[in-house]
This record gives sequence, C-alpha cells and structure tokens, in this order.
Amino acid sequence: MAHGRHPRTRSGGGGAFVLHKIAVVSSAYEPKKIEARWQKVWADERTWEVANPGQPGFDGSRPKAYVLEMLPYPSGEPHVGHLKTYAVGDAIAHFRRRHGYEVIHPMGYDAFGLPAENNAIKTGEPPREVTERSIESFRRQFQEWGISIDWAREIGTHTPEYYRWTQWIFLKLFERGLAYRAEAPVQWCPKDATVLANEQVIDGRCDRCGTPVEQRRLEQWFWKITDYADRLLSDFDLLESWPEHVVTMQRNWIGRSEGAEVTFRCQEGGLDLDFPVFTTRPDTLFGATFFVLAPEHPELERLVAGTPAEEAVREYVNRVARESAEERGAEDRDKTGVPLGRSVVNPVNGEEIPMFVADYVLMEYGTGAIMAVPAHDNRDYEFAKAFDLPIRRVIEGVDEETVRDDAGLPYAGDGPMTGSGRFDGKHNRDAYAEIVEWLTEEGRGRASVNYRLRDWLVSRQRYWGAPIPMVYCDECGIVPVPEDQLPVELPEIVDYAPKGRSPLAAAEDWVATECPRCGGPARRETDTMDTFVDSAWYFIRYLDPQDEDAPWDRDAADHWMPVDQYIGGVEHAILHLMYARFVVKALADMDWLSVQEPFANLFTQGMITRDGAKMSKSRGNTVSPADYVERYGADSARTYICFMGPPERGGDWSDEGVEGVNRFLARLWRLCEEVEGREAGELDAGAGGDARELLAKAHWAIDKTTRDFQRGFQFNTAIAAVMELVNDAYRVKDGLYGDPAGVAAVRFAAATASSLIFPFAPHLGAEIWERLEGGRIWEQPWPEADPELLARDTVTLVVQVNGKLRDRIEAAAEAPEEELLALARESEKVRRHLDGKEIVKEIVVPGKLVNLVVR
RNA sequence: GCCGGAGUGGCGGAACGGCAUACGCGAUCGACUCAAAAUCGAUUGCCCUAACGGGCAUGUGGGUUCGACUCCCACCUCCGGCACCA
Repeated sequence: MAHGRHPRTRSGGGGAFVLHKIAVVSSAYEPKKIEARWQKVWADERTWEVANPGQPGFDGSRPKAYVLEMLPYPSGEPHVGHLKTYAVGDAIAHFRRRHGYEVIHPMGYDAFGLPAENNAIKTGEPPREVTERSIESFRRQFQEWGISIDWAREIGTHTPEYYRWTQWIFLKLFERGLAYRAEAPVQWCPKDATVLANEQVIDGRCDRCGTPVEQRRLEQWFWKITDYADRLLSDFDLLESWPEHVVTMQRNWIGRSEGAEVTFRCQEGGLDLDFPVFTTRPDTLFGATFFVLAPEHPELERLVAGTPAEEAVREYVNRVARESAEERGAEDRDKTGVPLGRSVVNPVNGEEIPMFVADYVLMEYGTGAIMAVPAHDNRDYEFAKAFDLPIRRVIEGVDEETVRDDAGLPYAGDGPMTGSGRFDGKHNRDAYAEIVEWLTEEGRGRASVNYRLRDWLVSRQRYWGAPIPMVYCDECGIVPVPEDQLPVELPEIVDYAPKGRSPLAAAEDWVATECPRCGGPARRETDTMDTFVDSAWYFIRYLDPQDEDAPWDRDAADHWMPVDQYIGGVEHAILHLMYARFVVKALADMDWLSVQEPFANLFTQGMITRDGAKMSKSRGNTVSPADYVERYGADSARTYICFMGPPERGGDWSDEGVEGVNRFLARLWRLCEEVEGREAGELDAGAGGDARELLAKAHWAIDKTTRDFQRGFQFNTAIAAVMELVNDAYRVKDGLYGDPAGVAAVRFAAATASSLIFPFAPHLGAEIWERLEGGRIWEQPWPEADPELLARDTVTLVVQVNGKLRDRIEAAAEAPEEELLALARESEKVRRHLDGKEIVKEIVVPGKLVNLVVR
C-alpha cells in the first residue's frame, strides 16, 4: 500500500461527480456560506451529542475522553479569551474523536456573580434578565464559532435546577462538619459591601473593584478546606499532566511549614496564661530574647488591664485596626510595637523575656504569637534593633564571613549551636529533633505543622448567588433546610444595593419561615454563596444535567470522570482549581464520587493582549471576536489564535495576522476548487519527480502535525506544516495537471491539508473533504504517515570544517560512512579550507553531517 | 526577598547537541491589469565584495564538546506568582 491508508483516492465511481462539478466556475472562498452550512448540519444531526451508560446510543466500545474548557462567566459578549480557550479545546476534542475516542464536550455558564448584580444596582434591571440576555449572545456566538459542543448538556449555574444541587452540596458538607459558621477576622470590601475570600484579596485590594479591603470580625460560613491541606498537596501525584508552575503556585498557596508548637507561660500579676507559639526553628529557642503578640490577640486585653501599659497598648491596637491590609503589609515598613510590661518564661531555659505587641505578627497565621529570635530571623532582628533589645547568637556560622560573633547577623543558615546549654556544639539540624522530643516529654511543646491556607469563606452579603440553605431558630439554633425542600429559591426583589447585610434580608416574606425541626418561627440565612462554589462542581453536573432526583447519576459520573483535558486561563491556577479539587475530595470521601482528582490533565493558555497591553474596555483596546468572525469567518479567527504562538504563552493580537491566516485558508480553498474540476488518476507513489515529492510532503505534514499535537499542543507549528504543504502544492501543481497521476497527487495534498486543518478550521476542513473525498471528515480516522514516504532516498549532507558549515552535498540516504567522507573530502569548497592542513579527526553522523577537524 | 517562565531578523515566532532564522506578518521587485485591489511569482539577519566568496550574529561573560539557541556556571533584563507566614 504505497500511498498510505488515507485519504482514499478517487477513482472509478466518483467520476460522474467530478464531471458534474467541472462546469462550475471557480468561486471565491466564502466562509459565511460554508460555515452556516456545516453549523446547520451539526445542529440538525446533533453530531456532538454523546449518550451516558445505559442510554440508547451509548458506545461503550470506545475509550472515553472528557474535554472541558473553563465555563465562561456570561457578561456582555464573549471576548477573544473565550475564543482562544474554546479554539484550543475544540482542536483537542476533534483530535481525540478522530483517534477513536468517545468525546464528551459540554459547556455552560457561570451565571451568578457581582457584575450582573452591580449592573442591577445601577440600572434596576434584574440580574436574571441581563444574565440571560448575555447567555443568549454567548450561545449564538459559540455556535457561530462552530465549537463542537454537546448542547444537550448545557447548564446555567443560576437556574434553580442547578443551584438546588449546589445547596445540596452545602448540606452534605454541613452534615460532615466541613461547613461551619464562625466569627472570624474577615476581609471586607467597603465598595462591594461584602466579605471576600482571602484568595480574592490581591495586594490588599478587592479582586473585583480594586478598593483597599478592611478587616472586620464577622460571623460567616466557612468550608473546611484546611482539613484537606495535606491531601491537596500529596495528590498532585495523582495528576497526569499539570503545568509545573500551577502546581508550584498551589503549593505556595497552601504553604505547609513543619515546625513545633512551644508553650511560653506568663505567671505575673496573678495571671497564669499559656502562650503557644509556632516556630519552624525550635533549634533557635535558646536565642529567644523577647516575645510578640499580634494586635488582634484575644489575651492582650487581660494582660494589660489596669497596668501602666494599658493606655499605650490600646492606642497602638486601635491605630493598627484602622490600617488597611495593604498599608500593614507594605514592604519597607519600619517595625513598630509597644511593650506590654509583662514577660513570659522560655521553657527551655527558664528565662523571663519581655512581651510586646507588634503588627508584624499576624493573628491569622500560627497562634498569633511568636518567640522572637533576633539573631536568626530578619524581622525579629529589625525589631530588636529598633527597640534596642538583646540579640543572642545561638548558631555559629560555618565560614569566615559568618563565624564571628556579631557579624553576619541575622544568620539564617546552619551551623554548630552555642549558648544553648546541653545542645552546645551540636549541629543545629541534629539538635532540632532532640529539642522537639525534649519539649514533648516535658509537656511544653510538640511537633506541629502549619499552613498558610485558611478555611474557605463561602458566604457573601449579596443578592445574585445561590442562597445558603440554612435557617435560624431561636429554639433549635442553626438548622439545615431538609433536602426535600430544596431548592431554597432566590426571591425576586427590587432593591439590590448592598447595605452591609445581604439585600435578601429585605425580603421579609422570604426570610420569615418555619423551623424545619420544631415548626416554630425561624429566619432564613440571607447570605448567598461565593460563585466559586457554583463552579467547583459544574463539571459533574454536565454528566447528567437534567437529573431531577440527584445531582448526578453515579454510573455516568464514574464513566466520564475525571476530566481528561481541562483548558483555561492561568488566572484560575489557585482559586477555582483548588476549590474544585477540594469539593471533589470531600464528595469522594462521602462516597458520592469515585475519583480523588477532578482534572487529570490541565492546559493553561496564555492571555491575548492588544498593543502589548491587557485588553480592557477602559483602555479601549478590546478585540470583538464577532467583528472578525463577520469579516473573515470563524475558521480564520480560530486558526489565527492557534497560529499566533504556542498557546500556553500569551500573544499580541494583530489584524494583519488574521488576514494572513485568512489568506492561507483561501489559498487552500482555491486549490480545492482547482483540483476538484480535474480528472484524477490513481495515486502513484512509485512515480518520481514532483508528484512523488508532493506526496512525501503530505506525509511529512501528517507526521509533523500529529507529533505537534501530542507534544503539548504545539498548534502554531502544526498549522505552519499545513501551510508548507499548501505552498508546495502551489509550487508544483501547474506542472502536475498534465497527467492524471499528477492531478491525483495534488488532490491528495489538498485533501490531506483539509483533514489536518480540520481541528482548527472545522468548516473549511469539512467542506473541502466532502468535495474531494466525499463523506464526513470528523468520521475519518486521523491520518497516519506512511513511513516509506517519510523516508528520503537522498539527503543533504552537511559538511563542516572545524564545526563551520562549508558545503552541502546531495548523497544517497543509505551511503556508508566511507562514502560520505570521500564525498566531503572531494568537495571543492571543503578543500579550500583543508589546504595545507592536517585532518586530525573525522566525525560522521550518517545521513546528516560530516565534520572534518583540521589543524 | 523567595518561587516560576522568558530573552533569537523590522515584528509574531521555528529549530531530538549537528544546515540558526521554518511558517506568518511587514517591506522591495516582477507578472496579470488601462489602473488599482485581489491573486501568482521572486527577494528579504547584519557587514565586506562588482562577483566568487568571506566575516559576524540566538541578552552578557565564562565552561563542556569535533560541534552549543540547545548542556553547565556566573551575571543582566523583562514577565508572572507569592511575600512581615514566624
């Protein structure tokens, strides 16, 4: 089978079709017509719909592939970021389908959220209406882009049919003790008048509106993601392929530190208080010279009540409270603090060390108190310098620079211990475990692990979200809404403006309810859930989107999960992806799911910029996909996005670039038109000359695109390979039209190009394939390159002298080393550089290169 | 400060340790046209040369190697993330 398996050559029966078409005058590439036609076919035939196990049409014989893009937030119209995500994802989906996979490729809308609500506050228009209008627009445009979505599985997270199950998940977590209500210092955005998750505070500012956030103590709902900190770390091992930097970002975010908890005691003035501290450096305990509490520390009040320090401490605490997180966290900030006039006892040596309050100690991390070791910690050192406190070195340096007593401080390195009683002389690393052991025996401490990760604050004082299914009863306290009363529907209201409490609180009829437990009067929870909750499980709902009796069918979930390829923006590297991982683990622990990780493979695409800057309405540099689809067609826009550069990197949008790709597609189109009207003979791989060369080039392109797909979605070079194939066809086509075998070669090139470009330009690919080969390209297996045609008879032998290129010689591919060397030495160009010199070494890389080393 | 990623023509970008600059954009020239657009074709890293040729170029400086964009060491710049996390 000299010409490979695919595409089929046209001969015999197809002739009539060809003759019929011959009369048609070559027409221009009209993407609009072609695209509308195929979109109708896909919609009418429900081409991309797949069935669940047990349903009619389910094909269990093929391996499954779940290809998923991060669902869009429907605000206004889709932008180029959406187009990129789905252009990349769709290419992957098509590629998998043509490799025999049953591909599930659903989409939906992350429809709850602040922008719709803020708009409602401004215009009075209900969020549901703007949101649904936007969804209309997304749906229409996605269809115009020709993305191969299974539309039967479409969902919106704002529908009661969906959020009913979001509420169900809340109840399940509550039952398991993973959802709890607590008063806690929280991040408060004064502009949006809501609390924020820690993850939504960027540089001390609200992630959404940029307003500096304030700290408040409020009762809020939390989800206990910290219970999963260790598994969220260790289960990275279960993932197949995630970008290293995303894993690193999550690792840093979870921020696991090993150390010890050590208890310092204050026994002054009739007080008898224990102050545990967390330290990663128990080996420096003997160097502690003072002790610091966070300004929010709950025992501060008692420590200074009625003492001379009371006034100053209170003043300091109040001042800190007024500061924004941003001010407090500022980089080159001078250390401030106030002495408490109290002291604690260092458990390792019985020393009394003075206590301070200082804002460099954070209540949120560790215990809100620290032992300060100025000799070995930069921050403690600065504080000690500012307050003229003793600095005691307990770890010696190991080199000239650091060994001297007061030079090189603070010293964070390792070395032998000093001034540490019976541990003197030991290396600090060895002493570490001994000290912890000793503390444990004495009951003064223990090994401990701390995380930067905080529990997930899920309640929001906003309207446009899923109501939290909880009820407050004076008799029974907090009572969950029974499952059979779900959904707790979001009521219609008129005033959406936040007033520091949820706008829902004003819907008195709705708030007033019966206690599900005692039947007495009760009030509904008026907070709604963070929208990240909605998107933490949507990928499971897609698997069984219409189920009214359960969030999903277990068989369907077991069949399709996990997501085999997840595609989205790197901006979700921490929040969304970690929340989804947590929710899936929690559900798996309750035996509602069988997988531990939702996303086996993750691909994060880079952001498209315009004129080097992030696109934004205020900057006026946005690119509207609709405009480009209108002007050049969806195929051009999609293919251009994949051609801009490696998709994991960003790229700058260029109108000329889209035109270039459009030109290429039109060129392919014209090639098809031209060859379609010519009588083709049998493909003849045995023939020589241009026909053979073109055939070989087509197989090279098959091989190249296939490898580029598999090597981390190198779409830019894959598309470049198809361009090369088309260019080569243009170069030789006129000479080949003379004989039927030549026409067949050009036809093969055109059909192959259409097959290979199909994942990026599905409409044009489908159209050309149908015209040249008949049938549906998406039902064709991905082509395989014929190794015989990949192999070359002759190769260009590169000849170097001392590593410098001196000549290129055509040589037989099979030629032995001796022959290649002889050829190289005979070359006139080479000899010029050998003149009068002695060849000391000859390197031969068969089929490639000869390097002559001379002296 | 710590952790990632990246520095290659005028621009976006290619290159298992072996032909640097594929492909595209832009530019120049030519064909077609009365003309323009579209299209087709050619040229296009820099320097020297009339030409044949030669020299220099992948952020900088070293190293390994017959041979380095690629590997190693040091540094510079840009981008992203985290950051008073004990």
